[in-house]
Amino acid sequence: MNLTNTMEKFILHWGEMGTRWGVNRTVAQIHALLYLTEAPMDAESIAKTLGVARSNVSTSIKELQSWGLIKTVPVMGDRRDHFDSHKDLWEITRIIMDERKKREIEPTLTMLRQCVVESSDDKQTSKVIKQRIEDTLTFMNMMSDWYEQMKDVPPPVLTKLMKTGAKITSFLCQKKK
Amino acid sequence: MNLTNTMEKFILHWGEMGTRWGVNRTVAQIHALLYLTEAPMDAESIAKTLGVARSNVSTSIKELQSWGLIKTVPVMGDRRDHFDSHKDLWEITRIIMDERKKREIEPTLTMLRQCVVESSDDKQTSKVIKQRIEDTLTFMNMMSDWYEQMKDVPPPVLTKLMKTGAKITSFLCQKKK
DNA sequence: TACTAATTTCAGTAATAACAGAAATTATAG
DNA sequence: CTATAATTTCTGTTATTACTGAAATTAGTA
Repeated sequence: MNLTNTMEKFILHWGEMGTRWGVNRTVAQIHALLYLTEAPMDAESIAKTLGVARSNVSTSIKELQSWGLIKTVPVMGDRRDHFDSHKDLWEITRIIMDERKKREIEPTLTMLRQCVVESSDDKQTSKVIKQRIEDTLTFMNMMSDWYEQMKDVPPPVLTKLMKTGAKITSFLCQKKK
Repeated sequence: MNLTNTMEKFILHWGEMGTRWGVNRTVAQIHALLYLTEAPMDAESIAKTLGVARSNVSTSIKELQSWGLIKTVPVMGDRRDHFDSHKDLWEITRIIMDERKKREIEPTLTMLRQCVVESSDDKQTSKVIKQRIEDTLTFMNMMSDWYEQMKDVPPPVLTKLMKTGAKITSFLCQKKK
């Protein structure tokens, strides 16, 4: 596939952003490509389009699938796998947040709980530090619970909330102050 | 400084998490250490405590300062710099979000705007793809605006909103469905 | 001003992650 | 069942980043 200047710009930037978020360049570029294009693409043409090795595409595809960001689409009369990305940004955002929660937040909560338990009969760790760890656990639990409750609210409702709710909230807060 | 088992566990985990979020291990560990400890620490003892080179601490400290996550504290009768981290998790979260917005979201918005402008008189890029890029811009703008409006709401209000607002919202949504 | 402590910079090294290309495996068609 | 297409796995290479230790700089002290 031939990329237009605009597409190339988008894909290159997305790739760079990926590296800053713990995703490697190729993975992010493939995701950007499949997000933009209308028709599902096979691995070979993805490789050619992005100028990377076929094997690299294979690995990256697996990675994207493990995130649930792309899916395999069968194409009539073609035995090759074709891949397609979700197009809805709400859905993409939800998937990424869910996965990062599962991979990073949950293990951190587990670690914090362990710290709290283990430090209960621990004379060395100071009271203040124990408290700090407990506060961290409380804070992260709250954020986590909030996300769980909000993630299933339909996007249109969220949009409304964001556009009006925020203004009202901050207005109310200023009055109270 | 001597780390207790609990502290070590916390710091090591935080360091690993850092690597997944585009921050290197040492930087994240130093932040964790200064977050936990009560008294500000000088660079030398940070290096000894974490078992890394003094120069590495110097670099990492600069990085943390560029994020605004730690500050220098003068100690009477000691010419060495002492460092301390914010302890309030709301504040820490706000700082990190602000910085990531500035470093990653803003440049992405700029890129998207350029794409929209440049592709306006671009016959190659298909209508659908142009639209997709515009939608991405709209979505990210909305998220960005929402964050700007919420970030100054006082933490106690946010806590209340999270604990009650979320439940109400999701309840209302289910009824509507 | 000279001396010493503290910090930063820098160059080289080590560790890690990304990637290409070949080989092996799996799946499909005849 | 064989031949071939498609995909994956694996090994070695390259690129990138993290880090150390030494040297240079800065700042504070006598």
